[in-house]
Amino acid sequence: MSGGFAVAEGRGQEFFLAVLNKNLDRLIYVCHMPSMTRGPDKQFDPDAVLEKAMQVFWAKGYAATGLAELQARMGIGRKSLYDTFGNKRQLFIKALQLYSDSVVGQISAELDKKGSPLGNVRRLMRSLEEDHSLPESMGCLLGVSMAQCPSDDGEMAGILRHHIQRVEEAFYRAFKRARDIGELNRSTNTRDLARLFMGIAQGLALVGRVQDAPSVPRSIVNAALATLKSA
Amino acid sequence: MSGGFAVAEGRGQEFFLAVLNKNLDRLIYVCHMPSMTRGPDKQFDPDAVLEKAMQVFWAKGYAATGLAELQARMGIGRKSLYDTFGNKRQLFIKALQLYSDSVVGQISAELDKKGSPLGNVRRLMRSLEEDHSLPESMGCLLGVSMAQCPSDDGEMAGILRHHIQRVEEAFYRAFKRARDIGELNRSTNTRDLARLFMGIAQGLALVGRVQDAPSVPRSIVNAALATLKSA
DNA sequence: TTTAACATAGACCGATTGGTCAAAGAAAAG
DNA sequence: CTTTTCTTTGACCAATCGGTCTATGTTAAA
Repeated sequence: MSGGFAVAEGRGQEFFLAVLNKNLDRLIYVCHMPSMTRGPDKQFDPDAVLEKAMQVFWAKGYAATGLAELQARMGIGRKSLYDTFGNKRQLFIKALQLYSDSVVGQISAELDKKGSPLGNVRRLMRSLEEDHSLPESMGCLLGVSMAQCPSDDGEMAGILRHHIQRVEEAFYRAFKRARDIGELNRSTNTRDLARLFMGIAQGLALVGRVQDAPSVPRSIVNAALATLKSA
Repeated sequence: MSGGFAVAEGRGQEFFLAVLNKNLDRLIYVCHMPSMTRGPDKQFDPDAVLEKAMQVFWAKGYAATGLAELQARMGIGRKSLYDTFGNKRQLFIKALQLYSDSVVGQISAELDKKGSPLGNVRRLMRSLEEDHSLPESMGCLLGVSMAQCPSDDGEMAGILRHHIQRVEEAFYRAFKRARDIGELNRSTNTRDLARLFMGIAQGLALVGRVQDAPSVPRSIVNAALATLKSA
């Protein structure tokens, strides 16, 4: 026996059986294997189930969340979980991306609205204030994860950095437009300002996770918006 | 047998043997028991060892830190650890308090210096910027813990809230003084401003934990300090 | 109806978790 | 010396961890 083989799999699809040499660098034979039958469909919606997983990670953090709890809240068996999402880490990363896309989408939608860009910023910040004033506020999943990301995990850190950057960019577009139309001073450094507001939003979410009274989030947003009046 | 008893223990001290009635609400007899001998002292410094534990929790978070790693980094046996600190949770809480006292002490010392209060704020913020621009920055242990605190843990949430409040108060004293001596506008809401800067500091620490380039912390502090020029 | 391809539920795995305990050693008073 | 008190070491515990796998069920093409 001097060969190996590899298959390209797929759900309900045809696939190939490939025979390789023993160094795995030469294709010796390829056999097309059309799939004749198929099994039943999944009994759950992967997106809906991922959303549930996201909430558990959000509330408890990555390390403190066990497979048993994930299974229970997602309402699926363990085999299904691993077949669909790979493993706990990959499930977490998919949850991070789901959350990031959703949050960045909402923030961008608000900030990119027509009309006064500073008005959009004010509306967004008041909305964030409201969210993080609720007693059940859990902060921001990405922020929570930044706090837990092991320093040697480059992939995860990359996702978190990317999220930060997208939020910064959304603020930047708004502030740039505000400067262009005269809502901000010509001398304002819009890049710095965008990063500041991104940082404030993260701090707000973090504080809101612990704070019970709404006065602190309220103050933070008050003061943050006050700085725009004279910028 | 109609009585119970209780002893008040102490290291190398005399103690008392108290005989109580069966409802434990009446003292029947008290016997003074002077201690005659004593054993060896601890072979480690509890404070130094607690500092080590704090660093592990800081780097990895509460849930992801195991007893084995704590033991290794603290350099003591498991029994010693439990005898000295109670259990993992209590060890963590003691580490939180150690960290909080240290950080609040440093911040207050800087902000309460004589001279220009806004100058103190600028110096502090630049110093925070420098800290959180280092590639090995781990953010703020209290911030990291806010992100991991289970929502049902009231005691831990209380410690975190108290920390936030102490930082806010340090900023408040500085801004109040700044307003009194005319460095800030009379119309400035110093309470809001103090809370904003507390929030910015937390956000800065969080972002610094993930960010590798120093440009983002730099921008955040630039913009934060710029707001003071016209407040 | 047969059969291959899927999904499901849950038993099972070694490793690790936080936590306890017994045995041995060290220090100091008598 | 002996005795008592205290520390230390490391074995040990049940429970849980993330992950795998087998047995069973279900679907739809042949």
